Amino acid sequence: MTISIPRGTQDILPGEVELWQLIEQKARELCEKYQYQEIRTPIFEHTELFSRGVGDTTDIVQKEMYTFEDRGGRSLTLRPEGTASTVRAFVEKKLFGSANQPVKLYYMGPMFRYERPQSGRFRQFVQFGIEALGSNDPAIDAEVISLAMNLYKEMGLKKLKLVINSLGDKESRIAHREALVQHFKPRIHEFCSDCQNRLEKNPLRILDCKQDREHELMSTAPSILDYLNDDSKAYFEKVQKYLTQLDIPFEVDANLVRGLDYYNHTAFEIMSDAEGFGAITTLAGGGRYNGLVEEIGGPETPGIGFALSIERFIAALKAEGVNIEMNQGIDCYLVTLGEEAKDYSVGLLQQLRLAGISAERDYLNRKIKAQFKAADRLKAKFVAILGDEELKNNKINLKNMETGDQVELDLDSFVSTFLEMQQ
RNA sequence: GCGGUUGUGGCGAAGUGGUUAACGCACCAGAUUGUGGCUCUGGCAUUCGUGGGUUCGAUUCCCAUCAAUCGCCCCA
Repeated sequence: MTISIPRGTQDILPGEVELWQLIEQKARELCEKYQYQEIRTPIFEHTELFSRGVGDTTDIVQKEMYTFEDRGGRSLTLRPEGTASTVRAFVEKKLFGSANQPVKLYYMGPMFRYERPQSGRFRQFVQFGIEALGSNDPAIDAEVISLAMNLYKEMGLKKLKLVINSLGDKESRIAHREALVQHFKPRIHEFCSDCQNRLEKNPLRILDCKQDREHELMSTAPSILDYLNDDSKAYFEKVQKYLTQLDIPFEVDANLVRGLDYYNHTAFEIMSDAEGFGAITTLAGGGRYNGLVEEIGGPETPGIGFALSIERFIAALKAEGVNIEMNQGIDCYLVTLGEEAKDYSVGLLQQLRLAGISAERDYLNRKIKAQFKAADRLKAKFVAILGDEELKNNKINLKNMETGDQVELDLDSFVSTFLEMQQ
């Protein structure tokens, strides 16, 4: 038996990887414009970071972590998301004391969750995310959201839906939580077993339940928006005002609950409206996490960020049928005939490449016809033909593959002539 | 963790309880003696995910197992 790839992971092969590179490049360029700087943290961390940071009532921590013990008996976990690590580094490396505030960071790399793979869900997947630490200005909430939206738009996505909500501050959340428990408790036995568990642990999640969606208590449940205190309400209104100012359409969904415990105030998701997208339509998610930095052991520092998966990004591009032209083809394919010409081509190829020309030749001892076919497959713009005959006369033939025109050139000045022709 | 579907050459895909396992694409060779994209001819699976069972005989029937894929939960 041959060894196969582990479940939920994927090989990204040539032909596909170019799209990844393009998205990565766009993301980096956009971060440069928005002044977010890259941070690279380890792929694994102490397990405690995630159970404390992400929250141990979350599904991620309860059943999706890739946890293992190292030889020293330490419990380590492959990172399931990027915020906890970023905040850990922020605290440990004392970035809260950095001259530039707020601290604006981005990261890009693999994340791991032990789940059953299906469309849009992998065990190893790549997230791009940003974090802004140290500002409590609703304008930065809008900035974070706009960066995500602009990245999608720049790549050509149109069918996007931004959903936002406010989870309020601590005071608002406690009041709302209490109201929810009061609301559901008397009839909680009519709900699914998951919801019965949620009542004590995280009643907010009941609102998100797919099974009991139709239950009459759902529509009458107290909305977080009614429990926001004045500060929280004013903050949320400011965020909405800025989004409108930025021409970013959004929808307020009071039932939007994010899966991680650390969120408060602004929470948002960007979904795809494209037809033929899988059951999972969330492309990106994020929100504000005031309090997390303290939880990790740092000074009181507000924060907000988002994360998106490149896999889902690509799925959305495909679902929308966005056409991205890759594979430009090479500049010159060197066809050789005869032993001496073949030997000579080794140096000539080098000269072409060092002059900035993408060039290739045959390494399978193929006949001229097969060499031309190979050139065609590589979408070569030109084919240079060097036979022993040309070599003898110090000439080389150059054929334009699009027009079929062929000219004879001096071999000595071939590279510079080729460069001039490109002008 | 649970449920549906699928598993035949590099890819796509037909097929039958019984000799040599269609076809298409791709690839290779030749027609074309030093020139691609078109055409024609030929080549390319001791083997039907793996293991076991039924049978005189299984790729085809049964069981198990593994994998892929989609969905539930939940998320990126």
